[in-house]
Amino acid sequence: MADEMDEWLASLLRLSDEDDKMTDKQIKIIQAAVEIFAEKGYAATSTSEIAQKAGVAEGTIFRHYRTKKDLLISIVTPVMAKLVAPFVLRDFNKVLDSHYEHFEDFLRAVMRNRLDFVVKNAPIIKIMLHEIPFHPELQRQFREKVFPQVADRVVRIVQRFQDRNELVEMPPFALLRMAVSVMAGYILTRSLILPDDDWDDEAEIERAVAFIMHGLTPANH
Amino acid sequence: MADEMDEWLASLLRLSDEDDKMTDKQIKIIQAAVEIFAEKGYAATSTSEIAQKAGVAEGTIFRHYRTKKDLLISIVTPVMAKLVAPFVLRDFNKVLDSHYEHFEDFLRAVMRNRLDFVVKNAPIIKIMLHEIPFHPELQRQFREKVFPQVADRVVRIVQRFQDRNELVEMPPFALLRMAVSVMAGYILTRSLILPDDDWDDEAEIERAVAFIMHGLTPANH
Amino acid sequence: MADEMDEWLASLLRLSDEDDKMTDKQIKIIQAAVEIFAEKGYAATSTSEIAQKAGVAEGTIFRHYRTKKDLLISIVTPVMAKLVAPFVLRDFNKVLDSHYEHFEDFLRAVMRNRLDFVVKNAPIIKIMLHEIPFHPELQRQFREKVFPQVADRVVRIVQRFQDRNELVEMPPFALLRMAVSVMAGYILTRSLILPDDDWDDEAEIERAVAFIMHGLTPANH
Amino acid sequence: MADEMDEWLASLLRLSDEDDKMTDKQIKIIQAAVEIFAEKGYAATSTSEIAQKAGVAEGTIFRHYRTKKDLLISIVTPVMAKLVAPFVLRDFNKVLDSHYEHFEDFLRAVMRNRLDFVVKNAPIIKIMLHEIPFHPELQRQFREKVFPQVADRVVRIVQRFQDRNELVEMPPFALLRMAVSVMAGYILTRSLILPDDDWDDEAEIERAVAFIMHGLTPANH
DNA sequence: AATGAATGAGGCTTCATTCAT
DNA sequence: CATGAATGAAGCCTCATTCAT
Repeated sequence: MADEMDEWLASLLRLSDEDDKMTDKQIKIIQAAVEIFAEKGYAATSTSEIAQKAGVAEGTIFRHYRTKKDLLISIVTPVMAKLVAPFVLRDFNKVLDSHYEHFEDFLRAVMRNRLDFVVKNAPIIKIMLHEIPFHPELQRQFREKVFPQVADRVVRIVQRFQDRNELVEMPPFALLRMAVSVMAGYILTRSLILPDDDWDDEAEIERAVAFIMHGLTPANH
Repeated sequence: MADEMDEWLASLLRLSDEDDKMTDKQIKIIQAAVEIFAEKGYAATSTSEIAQKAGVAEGTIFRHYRTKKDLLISIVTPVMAKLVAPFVLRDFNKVLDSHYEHFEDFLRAVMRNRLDFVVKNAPIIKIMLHEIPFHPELQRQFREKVFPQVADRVVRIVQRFQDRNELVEMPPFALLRMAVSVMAGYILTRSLILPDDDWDDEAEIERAVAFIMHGLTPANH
Repeated sequence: MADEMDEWLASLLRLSDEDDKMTDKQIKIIQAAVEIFAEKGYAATSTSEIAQKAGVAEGTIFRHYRTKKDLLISIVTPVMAKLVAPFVLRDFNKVLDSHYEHFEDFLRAVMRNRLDFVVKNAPIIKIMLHEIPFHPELQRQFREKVFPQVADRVVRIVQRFQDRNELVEMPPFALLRMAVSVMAGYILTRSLILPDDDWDDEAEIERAVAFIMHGLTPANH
Repeated sequence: MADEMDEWLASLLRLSDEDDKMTDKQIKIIQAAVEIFAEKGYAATSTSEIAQKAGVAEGTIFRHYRTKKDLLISIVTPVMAKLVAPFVLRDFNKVLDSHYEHFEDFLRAVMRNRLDFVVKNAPIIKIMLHEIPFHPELQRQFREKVFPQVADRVVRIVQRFQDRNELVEMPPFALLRMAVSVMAGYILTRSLILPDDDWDDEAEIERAVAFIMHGLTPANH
């Protein structure tokens, strides 16, 4: 347990320096694996294919990652960490208090930030979404490390705005689910489903925020 | 092409009589495959495992489905057809006109109906979502048969309500994406992600519809 | 446990009909494996080599034996059973009483019989001797099934002859160890170590029995 | 050939100074290899495992021993040499003449001495017994260097005692085989097969010598 | 002398598919 | 129609050995 937590924290702290301490070949292995896992899925990807694309011998993969699944986890774990990163900054609440006067400012900031993150890590996000259901180890990471970290903090924010009567009364989780659905609906469509379409991110973000805040009923209705 | 289209139409027409013309063994094969594909993913499932769970010999699978991929497609294709079914009923527009005075009535009806459908076909929906990205054949079906059939029709409905000033002005696709995100967010959470939680479907549907129509801003704000 | 015992008994009962119920290919696999295991040792033998010598596809081996170790155990287990067979015949004691008036008659009979058996199964005996130290499963079989079955019975015989003052007083186990050493020394030399030398089995058996009974001191000394 | 012979002689001459001229790492490699070879067998042992247990890098093993088989031979060769050592002392015959009035004195001395040696070198003896059948190089060493050296000398001793009518007339080799079987039967049981049992070596040696000399027939029979 | 990353051949095993029964 | 033994390609992984540092 302690070890796992350490590793987890380590990967969090290593947020800035990507590919830290990785050998040249290791980086090429990861890059190749990400590319092919995203394209064909983990189970349908062979280690020999990864080796070939990475330009290394197949045995080299197993010097760095004990098993193929280890390789998968080494790819997904860091982006899970980065997924929660903005929410676990030490002075997250302070930042919030000072920065976001209204809930929609918060929404806008989060959506912008996470859209940027997903676009930059689209292939790994795709891998993560596809493989979490099939790998208990990844589920555990998500259930224990990602979800509570984010949910707890955001629920508190929602409640604060509900107390100020800026948001409707409703179980915070339901409220969040709907707001997140809207944002995720755009982020995933734009980065994973139809990445080749032309998108006006700023306009869409504004639209999403407005929709979340005011719904589809026209003002003069 | 003609053949495929025929098959597609056939599966559409076969909507009512499930498992029509299927031998007993064939049904057991499909049932076993659905169960294991959903649990472990298509690529990680072996035909021998399916045969074992279905209680048939390995060879029997290949008597009915030429390849393992054929089996997958035979599973996913009919639910794709049923996914669009309510939108391609011959007198869809008439039904709409007569039944739904307001957009939110339409939303409610669709959400109730599709939630019911997804809950009943959860494993196959899960398979579909996971495998579409990796199988061009399934992508084609979705892109050519499912999406346009539904989108065209629903866009027209949205436009009608926009003309009546019941819905805000906005590109119908964006409007739809957001509304669908909210509904899908609930439907998938409830049926695939956390199916074991207790859910009050009616309440959640009302909440979702209200959210879509009026957003999160309180009335007295 | 019950299963294992059943299997064990089954292999005992199957003593007469060798290769019972085995397919043609299965027999060829076993024959090839015995030959190569004996020649190069289990660990240094590859399954592809076995397949080649057996004239089957490598996959065929694994249809019949789940693992390479299973194959080894399937080879060694039956000869372990046959090793004890003469000692666990239902009316072993009766046979003894009626047949062998003197201990040396018993020795002669056993040595003749087991020499014959080892000569006929030399390669598997060699495999067994080499692999028992490295495979706990085989050790267990020997310790639980072979050794006690034989030792208990033979100790009783020794004691009977000691009671009649036909054998010196001495812990039966020590007495047995020495007598067995002499017999095994010949049997193994003759069948495994120098099988190509010319051996006069009858003369050597007589010599061994005389040695065991009277030692090396000349009568007139 | 010359080289090999030199090496052989060298290892013989090096009898007294164990691990002579070996670097610290070399000693640790040999120790680790002996331990693991004895435990799992040569073929089932990996060089990486040896390196790890020895606390050296994998490459270091190959700096000292060109191949894994070289390592095996470097381990087995010296104990083969020591196995014959007592029989090739320069004044072996003189020693014999002066020391052992009776054959049983000789037996006792040899058995005591070799038991001691085997107990002290049990793991290597085990390796030797297991690997000789699979490595022509080791067979050659045994057949050419060990066996004749010992056999020739001991046969002469036996003949001397036969001439004195202290031993029965019989081909010296057969006589030796039986005597050696009894001694080896104890030595191997005590040191390799059941080393954890309690053994009274002196009593067992006496018993073995008495058995060899007088057999199992009671004096008063 | 020592290291350990890199190699690629080869090991065991699984798998989708075929075919004689 | 159904079976299941047989196949051999391919998958994941290990290993002895090499070589630049």
